Amino acid sequence: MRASQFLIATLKESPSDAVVISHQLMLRAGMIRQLASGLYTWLPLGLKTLRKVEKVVREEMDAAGAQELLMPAVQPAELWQETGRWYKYGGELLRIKDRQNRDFCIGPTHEEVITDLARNELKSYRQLPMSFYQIQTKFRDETRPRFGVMRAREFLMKDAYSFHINNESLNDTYERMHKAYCNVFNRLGLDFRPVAADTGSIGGALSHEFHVLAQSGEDDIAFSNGSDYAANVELAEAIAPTIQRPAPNAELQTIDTPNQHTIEEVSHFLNIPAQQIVKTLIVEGELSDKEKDAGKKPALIALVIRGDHQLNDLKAEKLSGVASPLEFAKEEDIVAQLGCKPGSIGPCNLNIDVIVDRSAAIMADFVCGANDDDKHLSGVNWERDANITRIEDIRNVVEGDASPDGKGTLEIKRGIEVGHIFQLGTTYSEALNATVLDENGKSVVMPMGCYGIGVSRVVAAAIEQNHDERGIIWPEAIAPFQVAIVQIDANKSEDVVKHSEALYEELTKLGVEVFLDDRDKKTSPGVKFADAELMGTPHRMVFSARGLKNDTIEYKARAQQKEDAVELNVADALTHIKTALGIN
RNA sequence: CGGAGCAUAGCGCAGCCUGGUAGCGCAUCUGGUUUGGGACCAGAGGGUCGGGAGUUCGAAUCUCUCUGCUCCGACCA
Repeated sequence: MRASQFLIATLKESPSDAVVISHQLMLRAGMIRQLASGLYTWLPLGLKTLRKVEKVVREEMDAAGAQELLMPAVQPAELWQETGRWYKYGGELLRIKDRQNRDFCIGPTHEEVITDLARNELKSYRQLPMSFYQIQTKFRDETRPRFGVMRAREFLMKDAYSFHINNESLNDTYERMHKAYCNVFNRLGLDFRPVAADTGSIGGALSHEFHVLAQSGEDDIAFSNGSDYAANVELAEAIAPTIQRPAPNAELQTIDTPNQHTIEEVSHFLNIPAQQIVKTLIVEGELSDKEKDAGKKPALIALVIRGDHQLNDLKAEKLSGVASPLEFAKEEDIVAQLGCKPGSIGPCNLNIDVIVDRSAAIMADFVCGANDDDKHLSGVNWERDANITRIEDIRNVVEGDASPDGKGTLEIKRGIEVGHIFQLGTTYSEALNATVLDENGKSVVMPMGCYGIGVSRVVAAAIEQNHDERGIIWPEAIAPFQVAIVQIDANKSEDVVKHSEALYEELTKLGVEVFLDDRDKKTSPGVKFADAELMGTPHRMVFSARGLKNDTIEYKARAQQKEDAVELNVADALTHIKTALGIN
């Protein structure tokens, strides 16, 4: 591609509303432009990278035995009503009506459509297992789109679905997909980790997320330093402490703590560490639909964790008796039932269920709210002063916790979720009655797997992981251009044109994608260098009048420092770049 | 959905408080000089100051309202 014929939309300054580096650089390099909140145009440069990610994904999906198809983005409401998700999915599902006033949605995912296809087309266990995938635009009306294409409303996703005669077969395909995902992210040159994950609202049994490690990630991942255990923090179990609860030592005392409500305030006020304080959170109990319809108020439940720990909502809402999704009790209900405001609550003398975290349950002589405004208790001990209804794991793991597999301790890093695989089981196939006949002629509901990769998000994640102060440093596999050939003084030296064009022709013939910067003399060398670096082209060859006087050109890899550029004889240029590209 | 902020030329911003008819840098166009790290000189084009309503002799500026975008939080297969 010649620069003179290509849309170079680089920006010197970064638009003020871009806060993460990938968003800034994608705008600055001229890869994307925003149309509206969460909606982006992919410019020619950006699209080249997007297509390359697609290519890798496609090749690995094909290799894993999945067949590509393409489903509609617009889907009829009836299918979603059949699975119930029309009512459960919430505002993220963009619902539209056609001119006949029929309901449709813009697909945020395609379980319904693919399962509908499978129930119509798959008849026999002999056809199974079978996997399908597509690379397609999805729409999710995110409450808060942000970070450019990292969390856009419209985005490109590879979604795959597998159908099986039994769970063993599902397991096999799941493992195969797991492997295929590792291949994809390895080929893309990304530092990633597969981690055990929650199945979320999609349902199902087993699930792994694939995270690209980056500070700007929105998820916390827990890793063991003693094994390959890795899990999303929301899922990672905080295992029971091995130490016994110490015997009570202190007397129960009431302390005035005027206006000290948060753990931090109380800790500071009393000059004791947060680990010695207990945090009591009041949540709502579960109600049946009938009770809700009857207008019944939910019971209150106390959740108790150590002051320096954080409640894990997901763990809490899975407990029997606790409302799911988790709802914190309203202040007026707390005052009415417990006689004090939040901020002074503690587990002593409570007439509601008290669910205590494992770590909080081994505390002794601790401090907690007195259930009396602006008062706390010290020297509190379980059983002697406060009852425990149940002990459960309800907190987020923290760095230094023992690994749930018993090997090593946990570290926590930030990750960007770029892939997610699920064993769905029969959640959808049952709702849509997707069955085949087994070898006995009996009808069997097919267990399913589903496997997603956020293709457009991968592009942003790759930049988060590969950039410097000058711009993007593309991994070879997804660079929009592999080589940048920069002409300097082309108007002065015919040799510059002659030699650079010759190399351009040669490389193009070899199938190498070259960006030939043939912009006229108004474009100074500095501009050409800056653009090549901003756009992240892995290899750069500079043809200048100065160099060619000595029959040399310059080669520099994007990842190297400026000083590391090497001078090459013109005659060696092709061989050198071929070696750098790994071409024979 | 709760809280906050912003909206002035393609991009980044100033002007607003204290009302008098819009400016800077970059980018663009023309001419010239330059050419190994985002050049220089001279000139030029480009803005219903997000929309509407109001106050006023007069509104980018004050008031109301709508819309859009962003940030924090909640949410997130």
